[in-house]
Amino acid sequence: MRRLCSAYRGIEPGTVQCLRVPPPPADTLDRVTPDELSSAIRACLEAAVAAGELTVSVPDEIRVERPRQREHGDWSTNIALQLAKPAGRPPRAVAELLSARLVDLPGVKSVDIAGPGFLNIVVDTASAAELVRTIVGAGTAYGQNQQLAGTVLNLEFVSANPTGPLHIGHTRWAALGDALARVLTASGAQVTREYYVNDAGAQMDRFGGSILARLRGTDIPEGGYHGEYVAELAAKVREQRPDVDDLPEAEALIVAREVGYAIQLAENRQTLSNFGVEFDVWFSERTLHESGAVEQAVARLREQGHVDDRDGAVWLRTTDFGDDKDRVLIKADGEKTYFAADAAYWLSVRDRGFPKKIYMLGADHHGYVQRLKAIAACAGDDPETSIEVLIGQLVSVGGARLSKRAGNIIELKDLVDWLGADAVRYSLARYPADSPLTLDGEVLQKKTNDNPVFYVQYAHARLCSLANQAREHGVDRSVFEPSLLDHVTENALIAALAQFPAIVAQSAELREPHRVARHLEVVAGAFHKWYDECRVTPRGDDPVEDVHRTRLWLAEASRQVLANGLNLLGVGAPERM
RNA sequence: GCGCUCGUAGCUCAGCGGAUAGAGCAACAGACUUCUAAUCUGUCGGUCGCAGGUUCAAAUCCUGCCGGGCGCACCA
Repeated sequence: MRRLCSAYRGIEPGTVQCLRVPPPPADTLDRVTPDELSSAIRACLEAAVAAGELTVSVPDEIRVERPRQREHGDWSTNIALQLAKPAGRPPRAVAELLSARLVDLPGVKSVDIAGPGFLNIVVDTASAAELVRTIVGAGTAYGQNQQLAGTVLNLEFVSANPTGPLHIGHTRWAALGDALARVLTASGAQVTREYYVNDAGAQMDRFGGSILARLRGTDIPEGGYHGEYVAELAAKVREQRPDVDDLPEAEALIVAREVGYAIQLAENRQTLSNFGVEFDVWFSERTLHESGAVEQAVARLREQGHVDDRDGAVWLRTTDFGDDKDRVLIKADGEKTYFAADAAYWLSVRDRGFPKKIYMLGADHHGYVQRLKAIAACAGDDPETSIEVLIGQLVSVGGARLSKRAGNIIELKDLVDWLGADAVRYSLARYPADSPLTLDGEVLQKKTNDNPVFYVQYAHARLCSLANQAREHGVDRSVFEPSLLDHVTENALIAALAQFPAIVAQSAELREPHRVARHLEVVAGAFHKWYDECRVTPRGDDPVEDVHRTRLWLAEASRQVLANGLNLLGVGAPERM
């Protein structure tokens, strides 16, 4: 398919590690986190079922949440409400069964049944705080999980045409897609970031024609590109090929197209790289045509019985698999369509060993979803499992839509120059892809604190500074006494840190990296409040005590979580600001 | 016309089956001799587009309507 003005995004080098410490068995809890409570509740449920006290199938997921109201305990679950009906018991009765077992767990201080049947759990301070040591020990690995272990997938994003610069529309996918790749990787998936380059077909000729027109001072051809960048490309083409002016029209056109293409692609690649986005594979559409892969694909699909010859054209019967209408593979004039290349591309993805491909497309391409799935179905693959299409709303700026052919586009390059890659990446990665997003060009240029990236980065920088201060004043981590972390702000901060791995796993599963950003804001907020209330370095000449040493552990754990989270978003974690 | 998608505070947006709907910005009032005030505390601000339905429980799921965006080529 051809991507005109939508954008995708890319992935980034920075790698995220994947490794995870398995939670201890429920009966040997030495620290208590929501993940572990979830497992423990499952064990309690299974025990209740085994004891014949309850007859239900234990659900796959038992959600343990941090309640909004502090009075509702450290963690709560609505599992009793959910199981009431299938178990044929009143919710409070189910809750009581669970409650009786949960209170006996080490680290659990109390369990209350509230309202219609919520279980509100209060955790022993030291058991909750024990997590801090775990985080510091895990370092950059904290947050990694094996939720998607064994998953191999090909993630395609950005894939902007090489006929012009990357603009703000592509930027959203670049930021989100790369973050998604990192989050997936952190959850154990094996991800290949791929960029499909539409470098074949009439659009490329129009591109070449537009450059040539600039070179010769003639009118831009119908359907050509008018942006000022075309003139700049023309100048660069002339620089590389001074002979272009003397060549006959047909040859000059090819030179303009090919040299312009090379320049533009290299530039876009550099722009993405500067944005922190690196692709593993740059897949050229041309290679599909040149290698005969397109013909082979048509033949292969024909063998599988899904190709018809009608009206002089060759059709793929995509309507067999939910598409609105059949699609032409080879036109009556013998020309292969983009759709044919798309089909060949899918087969290439399969042949290269990917059982699954995720496409990130702009809303202007949602019409492609059915036919992409139909291709897979025609090829004998199960579209439900092998193809996943994430549709994102287009970003608009000041109400104006962006078109590559109109002049006034905001380029990714310029955005980064104004705000820095971190601010741009973060401000795009903190919204779900399907959220309609309106960026105000005025605000964007202002570099105000509107942007929460500063809030999160500042928390990290503040923690680094705090650690330096602590060291200078003789506070070290020679002692860790978790029961001393008993301030309300410490309870809240530790809870936020404890949720991080589950947030990462959830972001990966739902393909919603923005959840990481939102949670980092929670962590940063909890930290700033803690900072305001609890000191790591003693005031004045006050002696250094174990509480200070222990708090330094919490500071390091907090810093680690912020750094790990920012890394998942491809955003820097500055040591000072 | 058909299809997809979105509609939450003045603005930009979270939340997407649970307990009094949240944040930032904006507005107003406070907190810096002490680890970075890019911070913190408080106040103000909402018929979660409208109407039905499912449920013990709906902003969240279903249906219809209204409104915005996008898509419906032997184009790329």
